[in-house]
Amino acid sequence: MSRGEKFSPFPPLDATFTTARLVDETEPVSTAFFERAAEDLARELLSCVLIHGETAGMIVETEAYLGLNDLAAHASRGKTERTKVLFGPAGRAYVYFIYGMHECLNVVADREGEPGCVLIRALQPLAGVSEMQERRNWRGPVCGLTNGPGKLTAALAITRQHYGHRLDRGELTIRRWQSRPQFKTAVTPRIGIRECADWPLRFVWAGHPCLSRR
DNA sequence: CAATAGATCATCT
DNA sequence: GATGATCTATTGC
Repeated sequence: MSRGEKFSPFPPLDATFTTARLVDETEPVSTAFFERAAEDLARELLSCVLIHGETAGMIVETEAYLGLNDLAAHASRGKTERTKVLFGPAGRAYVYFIYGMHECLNVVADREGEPGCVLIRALQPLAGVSEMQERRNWRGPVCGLTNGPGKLTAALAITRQHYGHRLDRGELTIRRWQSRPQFKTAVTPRIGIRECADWPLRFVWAGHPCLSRR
């Protein structure tokens, strides 16, 4: 294992799965799983597995965006063509394009009409590592494939064509381990925003090597 | 190591 | 017309 990548609580950083085996060791989440406040969903999504095709990763960093009173949230400006999915049912994908270059994946939270969501900021790669390496043209450490919101969407080939797709089943899916791994959650302010910059709404698997930069 | 510049375009003013 | 929930390469100490 290379420098800066010793971490083993679960799963080992060099563990590789097929997505078929991942599906075997995990279970689907219900729509009800997503129907809660964004802060709560952001915590619960840590350690869950995101699967797309033959590629997959474990969620280790998230941020909650609360909706109308949270000026950092896209939904705070109201319902538009871009943000309309946030006002719909929970458990859908909100994918948006930013900086002329990157796609970011959010999970819609809350009940219908309440536009909370959770930004997925980092994954630990679990399946399809070589495919991710090709997509990202990345030769460095495995964690570098998915340790950022724009990086993980590129690695898993998630784009705006997934806008509005349900995540409890289907081609792009979130599942959870049959027994949840033990870890500590750390809370910090969110990254890269101007408004509400000190609100403690970023949640990370404490000490995990695949977190985004700071 | 830290700071910064450049890429690049959908979205909203 | 300006901005942005980012990333990479490059510069400078």
